[in-house]
Amino acid sequence: MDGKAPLEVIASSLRRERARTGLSLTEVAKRAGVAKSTLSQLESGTGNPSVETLWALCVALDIQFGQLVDPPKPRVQVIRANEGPAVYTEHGDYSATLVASCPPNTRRDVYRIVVAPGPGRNSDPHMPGVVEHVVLSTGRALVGPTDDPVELRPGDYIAYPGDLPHTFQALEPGTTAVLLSEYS
Amino acid sequence: MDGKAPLEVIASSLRRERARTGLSLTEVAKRAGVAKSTLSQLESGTGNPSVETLWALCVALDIQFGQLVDPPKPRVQVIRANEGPAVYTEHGDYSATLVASCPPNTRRDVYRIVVAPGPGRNSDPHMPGVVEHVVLSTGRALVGPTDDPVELRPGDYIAYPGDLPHTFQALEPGTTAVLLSEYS
DNA sequence: TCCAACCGTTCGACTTGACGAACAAGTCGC
DNA sequence: GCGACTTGTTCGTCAAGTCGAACGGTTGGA
Repeated sequence: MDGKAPLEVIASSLRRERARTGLSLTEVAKRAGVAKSTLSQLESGTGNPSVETLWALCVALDIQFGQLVDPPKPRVQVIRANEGPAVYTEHGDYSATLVASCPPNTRRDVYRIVVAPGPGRNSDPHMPGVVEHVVLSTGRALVGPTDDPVELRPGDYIAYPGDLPHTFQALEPGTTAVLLSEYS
Repeated sequence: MDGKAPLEVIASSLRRERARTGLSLTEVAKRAGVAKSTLSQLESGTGNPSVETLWALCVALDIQFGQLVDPPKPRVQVIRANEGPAVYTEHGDYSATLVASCPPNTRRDVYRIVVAPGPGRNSDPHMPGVVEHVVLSTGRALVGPTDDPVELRPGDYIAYPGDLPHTFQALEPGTTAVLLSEYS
């Protein structure tokens, strides 16, 4: 949600997505049920489309609604095992290192976590709509909703709602995992 | 992108998000710079807002644009180390198991990959806007753009554009990693 | 060459969304 | 009880988005 004018972003997105499908402006307008004059104006940045118009175009282009406003941007980035911002519990038996932060508008964080055996870490519910994915790298752990955790072994994967109380309890020394925290 | 009417979704989303902030309808309308009558109509499902109006409301409510139309849906899911759809190279020295597929509209896949030492796997460029994240679990590997790969050790993280040629070459037996493929 | 079919743009007419005022209802302090 | 302040709603007016028709431009076949 940057200060960029949404109309220009939508205009370029419409052109880009239409180019991706290889369809003509007339064809897309026909499929979406909107006048081609309207689509022409939108792609040129003129006008302020209504939701129904945009929705029809999204369906015709087979894309997500938010996909029209979020732009892309890539680059190579390396964070070594002992680098990156890390958070620890007071007992030092749990550490989470943020390796892929939100730049700045995506909706997911990737952590590498190291947990020592013990009572485990119980996390309070996060914001609604958060989903957490865990792939166990080494060791053995009890992961998932606090009231119904699952035992994971190396290579195992689990996903669970992050807006419910959940836990991560290591059962062996040297337990590490990759955690993907995904906002809706 | 289901067949649900977007106007109703937006109406309920606006009510929900405004309730989250605890602000009054009048206050939100004032902050967004829209008439409170307009906001009232939108929250009641009447009317077909323009992009600028919605955008102003998103800024006032401090939420993402797509957050108004995409509803939430979580659940617990476990895929064991030997389960899940897997793809192999012809030589069997590379396997990727999809653990978190796109359900069906999110923009990322999570793979657990196992690679044997050898010449490595060179991937052709994917669609534009794809970003790949790798966290090495065990072993040692050369990962990244084909013309400038990076040596990773357990716990190391790398991100690189997926729309450029890239490689994954294991340097030790038993090399495993978690791969997050993210579409823009 | 001519005609037809398509492309995307521009124009006027109609429809509709956004605005502000006036409205009923609820809350606080005197 | 009575103002003065909230809350969210409904109404009429004006501006703006949407539509369909007509436009100039390009391609392809008879």
